[in-house]
Amino acid sequence: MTVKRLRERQAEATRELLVGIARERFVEQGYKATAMDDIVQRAGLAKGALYHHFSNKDALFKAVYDVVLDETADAVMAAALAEEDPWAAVRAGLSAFLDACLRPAFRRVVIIDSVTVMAARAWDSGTEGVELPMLRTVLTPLVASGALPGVALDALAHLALGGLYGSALYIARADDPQAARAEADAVLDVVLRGVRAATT
Amino acid sequence: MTVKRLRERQAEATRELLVGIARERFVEQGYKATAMDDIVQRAGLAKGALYHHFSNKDALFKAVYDVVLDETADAVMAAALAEEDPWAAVRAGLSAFLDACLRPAFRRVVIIDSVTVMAARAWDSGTEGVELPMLRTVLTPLVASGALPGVALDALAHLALGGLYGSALYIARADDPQAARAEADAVLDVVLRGVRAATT
DNA sequence: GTCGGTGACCGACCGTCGGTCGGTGAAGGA
DNA sequence: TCCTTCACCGACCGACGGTCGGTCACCGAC
Repeated sequence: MTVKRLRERQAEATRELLVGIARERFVEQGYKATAMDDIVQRAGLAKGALYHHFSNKDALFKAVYDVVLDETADAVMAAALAEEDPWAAVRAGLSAFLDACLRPAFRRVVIIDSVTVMAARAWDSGTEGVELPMLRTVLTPLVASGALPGVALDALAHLALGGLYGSALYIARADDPQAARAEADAVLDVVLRGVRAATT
Repeated sequence: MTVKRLRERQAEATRELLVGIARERFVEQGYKATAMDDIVQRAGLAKGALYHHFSNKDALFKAVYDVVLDETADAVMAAALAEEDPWAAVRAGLSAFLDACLRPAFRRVVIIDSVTVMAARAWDSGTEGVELPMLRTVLTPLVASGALPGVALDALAHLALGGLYGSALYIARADDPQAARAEADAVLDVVLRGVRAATT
């Protein structure tokens, strides 16, 4: 398996090249404004090559999305799992997430365009992304501990994810992302501390 | 002004017809899957007529969006302003908002597609919708009362709006919207009560 | 070595769809 | 009555996502 045939290595390289160029374009111009022809031209390839590797534009975007998201998911999960206390874990995870929002690639691809591109699919088929399961993992100990009586895990996860995205958008749109990040942090703290105080 | 020329009335009727048809199509198929030609054909008009009234597809969607949103905004504001206590006002407003999420038109146009269509514009120019000002109005008394020290109004509004959208999405995707609505309500209650208890 | 199969890649072509533009006929003021 | 205005027409355009038959280097089999 480590020894790959020439063809195989070449194909993989081409695929990665395509993803790299696509990522650059998607981050810079957004999904809709990026043309497949443009990507192909910059990669020095023909259209057929692109469609040989990716069934359509959405699939290409998904590949970029996965890469960008993975870069963040690891950090978030690590930050959360490093904490013993469930509340501290939630706080650490959220903090790591907000950190990620400072990166242009994450903001544009994951916060803005992913909804545009993948909402339709999620709407029709029940497919869901990676963030929701991630949040569930972090929130499960909280709900299981009985700290939040009468709260459905999924309903909470959705509200929390939405709140995070709202904060992310606030940071993304701000003239001074760093300052906005601090403000969002403060708000998060108040909400978290409030809920915690009222239920334990 | 009340007496309108024939031409004027006819034009207005045409415009409303287009918005009506467009709304029907957008709600049923979503933004991307709806073709301008289809709208025009169903309206029994020519393409030029559509583009005489709306500069492009986004503008047409915006018109539909405004109508659908207004139907809700009034209810939300009324519910919120009917309450004396700021906390009760917030709770009532949120409740009215979740009610609106049970309506297909609101779910599809405002919750799902509006992000798709209008995010790009909001990203480039700082244009913002109607929801954010609405939330600010409701939240201002809270922040002004000093109940939430160190909290920036805008940061809070963004987080709250995001949380609401998350809950809305949860309701929209659920097999049983009514039950999901109740769950979302419970979560909202816990969060609100928590924050309130911790800060007053 | 050579030969046949495989598959990565090519690039001309297509259908769709958003958007344009010169025209037309009725409304309505002078 | 004439002339301007404008809502509306519909053929046309160009961009873009996606297709498909073809090509040629690679690779395993004999």
